[in-house]
Amino acid sequence: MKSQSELYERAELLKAFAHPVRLCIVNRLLKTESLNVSNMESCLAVSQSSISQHLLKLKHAGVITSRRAGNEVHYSLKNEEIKEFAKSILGGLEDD
Amino acid sequence: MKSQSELYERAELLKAFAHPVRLCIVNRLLKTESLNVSNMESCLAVSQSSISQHLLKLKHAGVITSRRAGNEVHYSLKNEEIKEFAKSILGGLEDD
DNA sequence: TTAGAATATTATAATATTATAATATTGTTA
DNA sequence: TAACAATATTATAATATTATAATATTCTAA
Repeated sequence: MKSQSELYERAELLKAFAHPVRLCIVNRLLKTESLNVSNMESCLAVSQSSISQHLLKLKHAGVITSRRAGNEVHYSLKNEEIKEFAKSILGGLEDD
Repeated sequence: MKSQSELYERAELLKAFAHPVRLCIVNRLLKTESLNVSNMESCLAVSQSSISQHLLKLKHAGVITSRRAGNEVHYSLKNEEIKEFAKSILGGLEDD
């Protein structure tokens, strides 16, 4: 981790995580493997539209993938690497 | 990591890291223990004013501390916990 | 005590992010 | 196929972030 483009890329990835609703979504996906949009609407009490838009951001950042299952769309963390990264971001760090 | 306020706090912390210039600063502080502002101006070619403002954000987020040494101000990562967190954020995660 | 170096602050314009509301799409089932 | 459920898209207004330029502060040294 050093070059200019690496720093830009990593910053983009971090921006995807740097929002309470998206953190909430990621946190749930860490625990449940796969969720549909309705399941996430209770994340900090957010509208369906808002969830969709946050999911799109996570998808663009390469954090999640989706697959349609009939009426619903199931989202999950993209791969093991992302899961580990998500864990390290959500865990650790007590209050000073 | 779960409650609403925890998610908000963690998101705030992540926002502090989610910028290429601030990542560059943090990356250097991981390697050098302490730096003054002039030392950081080469971080992605940024002006002195801009560096100062980014440093302020990192300070407000509890990422860095500063101490004056005569003419200069030396910045460093706040504590061991932050250092570990910074490492996990800057390391790992190859390109899929 | 004044000049100069290092850093901070302020104002501002440009851009990005966010939440909301309205509407559209996709798939299922009666 | 019409109604409905689940999700996505679009537009928009409010807010936040960013870079830049100008100015101010703080400290040192002559």
